[in-house]
Amino acid sequence: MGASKTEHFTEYQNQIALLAKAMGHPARIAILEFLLKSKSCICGDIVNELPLAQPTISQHLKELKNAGLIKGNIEGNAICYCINEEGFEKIKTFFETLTSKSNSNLSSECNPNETCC
Amino acid sequence: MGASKTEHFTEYQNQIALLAKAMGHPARIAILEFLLKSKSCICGDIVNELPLAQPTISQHLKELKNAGLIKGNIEGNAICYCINEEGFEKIKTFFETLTSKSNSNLSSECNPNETCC
DNA sequence: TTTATATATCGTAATATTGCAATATTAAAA
DNA sequence: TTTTAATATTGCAATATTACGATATATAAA
Repeated sequence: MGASKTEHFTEYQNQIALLAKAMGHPARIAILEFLLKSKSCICGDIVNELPLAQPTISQHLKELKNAGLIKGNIEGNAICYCINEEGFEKIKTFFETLTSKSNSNLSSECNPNETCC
Repeated sequence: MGASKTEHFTEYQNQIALLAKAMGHPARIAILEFLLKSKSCICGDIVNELPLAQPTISQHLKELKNAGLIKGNIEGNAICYCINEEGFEKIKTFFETLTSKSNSNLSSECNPNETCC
């Protein structure tokens, strides 16, 4: 098939999966790191920072934008890219919720007769 | 091509991307939520919790296991699955690092003449 | 031993992703 | 207006992902 059965899952599950998927490529992680490191909008030349061809980077930027992880504005001849705090907040909150749930001692609740996980 | 150029990126970037990719599907988010909600190992019947066929779920579980997000042990007739705290810690730390970097006021550092992002 | 139950693997079809060359678009500079 | 520079879009080939039926495997129960 190849297409995810999104209709069977909650809005929330699909939303988080979409954000995670957008981060599921090293080039896109590199882009995010670069934008965060610079602590400002980057108007131009993300292309020179990455070992990929210009159309490929353009595509990755588009995906990050669609997922809501970055923003891009036209600035004359160049495009200004920066982090979209809103998208980051969403996925950050998800992780905080997840990890707060996972802090209990799991193994103590398993069958004590067996070596469980 | 279809294959990511992982050799051009850092270990760290590839690691995070791999974890994020594993979370990039609603079914896998649902599985993680289920394991976290139950606060213990689930020995059997994750299949009944999800609207997908058994082989499909088996495949998703395998991916989560490979990424280091869950653990699985054979318990007689069933398999015990639970959260792998280590993998979660890794991606959680990444987000904490990222978000701590992104808390500065980005727009103030942009060109004040333009509406930048 | 036979049967039932739970999970994994294989094979395969449908679809998505990745990467890039070629080309288009758009605005600044000359 | 023509040229230059930056980014986007298109088209396409290679590969990956998703989903599931059929089947294999392995343990428990009868």
